[in-house]
Amino acid sequence: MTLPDSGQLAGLHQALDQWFAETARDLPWREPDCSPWGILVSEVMLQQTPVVRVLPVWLDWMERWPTPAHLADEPSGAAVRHWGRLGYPRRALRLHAAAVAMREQHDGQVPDNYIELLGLPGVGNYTAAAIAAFAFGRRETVVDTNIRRVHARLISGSALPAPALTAGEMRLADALLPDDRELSVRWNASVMELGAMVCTARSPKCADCPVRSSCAWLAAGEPPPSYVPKGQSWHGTDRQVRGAVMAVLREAVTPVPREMFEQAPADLGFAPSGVGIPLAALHRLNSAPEQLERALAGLLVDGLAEMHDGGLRLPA
DNA sequence: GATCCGTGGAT
DNA sequence: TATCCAAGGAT
Repeated sequence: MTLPDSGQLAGLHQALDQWFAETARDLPWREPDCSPWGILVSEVMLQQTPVVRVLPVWLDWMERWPTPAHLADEPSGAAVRHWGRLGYPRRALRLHAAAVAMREQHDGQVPDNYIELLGLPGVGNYTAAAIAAFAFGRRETVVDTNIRRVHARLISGSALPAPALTAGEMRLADALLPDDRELSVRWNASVMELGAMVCTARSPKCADCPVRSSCAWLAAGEPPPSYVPKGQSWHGTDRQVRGAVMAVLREAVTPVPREMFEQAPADLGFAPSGVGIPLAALHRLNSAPEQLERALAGLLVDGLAEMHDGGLRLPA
């Protein structure tokens, strides 16, 4: 790996800055009038979730809960319900907890610095830096999966970053970050955008890349990854069962009796209100009783569900 | 540091 | 059809 000298680095900064100005997507959380709260919500929703799926839910949330206090005034189950099918519903729970924390400890405002942001539920290393940079214009070392991949190819000459974030990657990101505060904010956004739109994990569009002439990976002849990413299993897992149960709870207007999860409604002699389809999907999984038990217990422990009147419901 | 935690579009 | 993988965080 060869670090660019200061002149080369300035060239990279300039090239990506221009590329971003010309081609970046118009996303509502990038609008100048978007509130810090809107940016915070977008960052949490975007964790492990593509932009196209986030957009409609984010718009709904902003209309429904325009400030942290609006969300904090609701039961946490409302956040989970309106999270819809974004996935990882714990994020909704933590977003609600973060809203409560902001109301109780930050005068209802989104904290404007990395340290305090990091103290919010569901806000980790990446998200704290991203909010500090994009909502408050701070110079932060933002490192997400896109930025890691761009750095790996452009500077390190490897096809993919290491399986887990390393200290070396953070040092590299520090070294590449423009000294100028405003430029550093745009640099973070543009490297991320490049990774999302051009320097993608599979079949990168190198012909469209504004810095392809500087790319160490291209110069090395596009060597293949040095390891095989291990896939996320899904079928037959507890996660799949949890997901199916959550789909039922999101649709339910009243608590869903326990037996309903184990037995078809028809066999119980009555139909549930509005949960027919997700309930059928759950039953189609035909999971073992102990697996269903684990899933339900896990959801209760995590606070994604609660018992009420002998049934299960989202926290009210 | 390894695991767990959802979902669905793309390939 | 099966696998990949997306603006990670918490434990």
